[in-house]
Parts: sequence; structure tokens; C-alpha cells
Amino acid sequence: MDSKIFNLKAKLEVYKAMTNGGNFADCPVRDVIQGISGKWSSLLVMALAERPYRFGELRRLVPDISQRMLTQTLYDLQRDGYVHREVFPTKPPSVEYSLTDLGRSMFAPLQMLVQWAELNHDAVREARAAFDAAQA
Amino acid sequence: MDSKIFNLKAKLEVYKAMTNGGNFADCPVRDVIQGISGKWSSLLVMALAERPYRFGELRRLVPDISQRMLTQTLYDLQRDGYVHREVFPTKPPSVEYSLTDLGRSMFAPLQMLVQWAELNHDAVREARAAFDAAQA
DNA sequence: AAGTGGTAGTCTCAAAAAGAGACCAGCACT
DNA sequence: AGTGCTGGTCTCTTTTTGAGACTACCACTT
Repeated sequence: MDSKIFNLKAKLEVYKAMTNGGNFADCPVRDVIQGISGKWSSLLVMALAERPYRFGELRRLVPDISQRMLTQTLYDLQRDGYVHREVFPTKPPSVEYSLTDLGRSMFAPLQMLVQWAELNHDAVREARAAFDAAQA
Repeated sequence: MDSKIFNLKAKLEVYKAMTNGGNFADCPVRDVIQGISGKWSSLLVMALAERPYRFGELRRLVPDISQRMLTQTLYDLQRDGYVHREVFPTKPPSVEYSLTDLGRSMFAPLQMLVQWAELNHDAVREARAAFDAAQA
């Protein structure tokens, strides 16, 4: 992580944007962040960043997602412009989901978070264990 | 965004970590990502990245969070090691919440996502409007 | 000819999570 | 003696999510 990236000017701009001038309730950044912070959204974006997938492929790839939530999460991602849905008139018809340019550009910073999670999941698990031990 | 950051090697490592070798269900990255992708988690981390806050201050800063969810989200963030909770024996006692080192290190990549959201929220809103118009 | 499986979903009902608001104890100030 | 501030918890209702049955169409097998 290049610490130059996180300079003060950028920080201040981020705070201004996210607080909307001190008001956390009506914040444009919240609108976007909450659209991609659902339980399955980021996971599906990560999968589709690899390559396009069909509906059934995604269902098998993420076995613990219900068909209902897969449908809905893909719908929401499509609505927000991250995902493109294309129906092929085969028999039976197949549907392919892929990232749009917007989706790919969003995946870039998301990937930073994924990398952080990869590097730090041990620390988080330890913190959890220590906290639970202290509570008992 | 420096495109060098997102090189192929990093990508492959991320995929490997997040898929856990093809299994999306038992994925350590999911464990971490889902801990910070709750509706309020990222917002509170963003607030605490600015400076420590007291319970009541956070409640006033985010007026549309219920007291119940504020308590619980702060508890979860504390459990995962992102947030430190300190009680001051004043009368009435006050409680201060602040980011730990782990929390600050997680905020760095989170900030990238916030910056992206700031830059692209217009595009997302336009995509939404276009999608809704096409459906009608 | 009838059954089997694969396509992408929808529909219904139960379970879990989140929101709304009352309530608590203790102290300061008026 | 009443009001307000502190940081919560408790209960009830509403929303979100999960589990699983059901759909229609076609290809392939038996």
C-alpha cells in the first residue's frame, strides 16, 4: 500500500463527500456504498470480474445463495449499472451476466479491500477470539 | 488510480484467496468482507476515522440509525478488532469509541471505495434512472 | 411413449434481521 | 420536585432473507 495515495487532501475530500457537509443521513456516497455492501453483491462482482457467468453457473459457484437472492442481487447490480444481462435465444434460453465498464471500474477499489481482507483475516479472527474469551 | 496496482499477479492471488480454491462458500475473505459490509459498519468506520466519537455523538451524527443498531454495530466492530471502546468514569459516565490500528489499516482500502463512490455516484444514479425508464 | 435433466426463474411461507419507541438508573441543574 | 443528559436494554412491528416447491419448454434417454 503506497501511503502517498492516502494524503490529507484526498482525505478531506472524502470526508466532505461522505458527510455531505455534516449531514450523514442524506449522503450520496452512502447511496452507492450501500448498493454494493449487500451480503452477496461484492461476492458476485468478484466472481464476474473473473469472467462472465451464466445464472446456473453462479448458483453452483456460490452454493449457499438462494435462487431468490441470486435473482434479486443480480437485478439490483444490473439496475445500478454494474452488471450487463444478456439473453441468448438458445433452447433452452441461457442468460449471461458480465461486468460493465462501470462494474469493472468499481471492482478496482473493491479489490483493494479484498486484498486487505486476505492479508488481515487472521488478525480479525484473533481479535474475535480474544474478545469472546474476555466476555466469558 | 494507478493501474500498476492492479497487476495480474495481485489479481490471481486475490481470486485464489476469495475462492478458497474454487469454493466460494467457505471463503476467509467473505468472512471479513461481510463483517464490514453491513448497512452501518462502513459508515461508522468512516466517522471514527475522522476522530473518536462518543455514543450520543454518533447517534446525532447519523440521525437515521436506531439506538439498537448503533449499539450492536459498534459491538460487532469492537469484536472484530476495528474499534476500541473506552468508558470514562465521569458523571454520568461517557463512552468513547475510536479506531484501533487494525481499524485504521482497514480504512485505507475502504477509503478507495468511498472515493470511487464519490466520483461515480452520478453514473450510478443515471444507470438507475435509465433502467427504471426502460422497465416502465 | 414416458421419464429425466437442464434452462432461468417465480411464488409462498417461515425465519432472521432491522426499525420504532418505551423504559432504566444515576447525577446535575433549575 | 421536575427536567435533561449519559449510554444503553427490552419489547413489538415491519422489513429482509432463506428454504423449498412450482413453472414451462426442450433435448435426450429408456
